Amino acid sequence: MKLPGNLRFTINEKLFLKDPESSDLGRKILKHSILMIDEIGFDAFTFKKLGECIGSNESSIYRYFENKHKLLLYLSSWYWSWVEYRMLFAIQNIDDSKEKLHRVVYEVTCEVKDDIRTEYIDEAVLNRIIISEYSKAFLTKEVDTENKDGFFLVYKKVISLLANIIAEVNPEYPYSKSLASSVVVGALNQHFIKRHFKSITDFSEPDKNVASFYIQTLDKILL
Amino acid sequence: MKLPGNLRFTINEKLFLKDPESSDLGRKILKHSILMIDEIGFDAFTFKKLGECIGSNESSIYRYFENKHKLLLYLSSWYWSWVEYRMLFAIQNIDDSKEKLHRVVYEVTCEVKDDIRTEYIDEAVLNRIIISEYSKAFLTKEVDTENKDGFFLVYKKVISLLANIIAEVNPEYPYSKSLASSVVVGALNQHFIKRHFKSITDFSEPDKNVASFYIQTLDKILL
DNA sequence: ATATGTTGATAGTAATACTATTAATTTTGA
DNA sequence: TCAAAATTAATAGTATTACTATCAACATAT
Repeated sequence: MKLPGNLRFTINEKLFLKDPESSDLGRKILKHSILMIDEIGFDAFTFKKLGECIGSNESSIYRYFENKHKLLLYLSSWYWSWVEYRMLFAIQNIDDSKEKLHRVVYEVTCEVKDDIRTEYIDEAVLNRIIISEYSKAFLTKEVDTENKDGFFLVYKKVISLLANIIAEVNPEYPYSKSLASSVVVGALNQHFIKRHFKSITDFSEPDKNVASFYIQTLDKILL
Repeated sequence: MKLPGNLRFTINEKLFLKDPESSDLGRKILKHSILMIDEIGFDAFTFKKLGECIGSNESSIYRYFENKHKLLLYLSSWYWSWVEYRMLFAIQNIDDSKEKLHRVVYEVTCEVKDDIRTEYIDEAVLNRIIISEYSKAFLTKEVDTENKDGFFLVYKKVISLLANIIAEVNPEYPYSKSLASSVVVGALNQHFIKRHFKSITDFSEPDKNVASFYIQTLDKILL
């Protein structure tokens, strides 16, 4: 029996000025920024609006995060850490490479549900944010310096984890890394398309879903 | 022998206030917005800066485009029209489905070079913009209304064209549309990763490239 | 010669993305 | 338990952005 609220991840310290998990206000910022970004979108989201929503002040939020971009990077790092955790958990004590691949791919491509072990973070909502906003976190002119600062490390770790299992299933396959990144980014995009560009997806049909598409696809590519 | 500057596409009229191809200033706006967005990024790009750069006035640019988002949609529509044109050209008079697939996938995933038939548009630069900025064009809260207005039609047409050829190669394959969208989006992403996140790509190696990765992958999936 | 359309220049507004300062409140720890 | 330290709230202020409005200058077309 696990207690809720006991799941925590270490986040790159350069992403925040003061640890938001260390205070009530900080946790409120995390919780409600997720809800608010989901509701009005990252572009319309401001610290002023967030302050009003949580009954706090704009300037107080600036003491936790330099700007909303850093906050998005923080939330993203948190998300990918959580995904990595689930991936590692899913392959614990599994020896068969192919089975490992299936489980890991499932974790990284499936529909996300709230994880009750985390009190102030709703993973289902956070997943929607990642789908709609994550690419904005790296599609910037600062990507190279921020990459050097390690802001995308967890994301790349998730992809590398998948790439290693791909290489384990078929050591001759020459594109394990590119294939892994295709799956991770592709899955996010498929979930987006499924909601907004229905004419270019097959997932409207009830018996088809993103996870099984990727599992079947990988089996064919690596056979 | 083709004359340069004779390649034109019809763009959704809701994307502009005054046809930029109809005047000197308009063509300057197209040419230099592409160069400027590539240089400083779409986020830092403003009509004021563009005005200064082309020796014109901010307010004059607003007479052509409502805002920079519409300009990005215009440039994107232009780009996808150009890609569609190349795809159709590449499969002219080809009967073999598999050969058609290879050629079409090549067109949609390869490195882009400037097309000299277009005077004021540098496709190589425009391609970089699409790689770095296109997803920002649809990752917005307005995506559904803008989709109804047909702002993403050409993009979806490119994907549908590929999906149809996939279905032609293997009529039993159940995910032709999702696979097609995976390839189109995936290729953009692979080009980005190749430049910025080298640790999760295999394309650093000289004998590997995005186009052949996708061609080989599709062959395996559809066999 | 006059009407029309295009562009340029200037001004102005509301919102954004912050920074700085000071006051009020809470926490802590000696 | 009282004082010091830390945290938060409130307010003000700045530069930039993303526009809109107005009017003058100029070219063109009839």
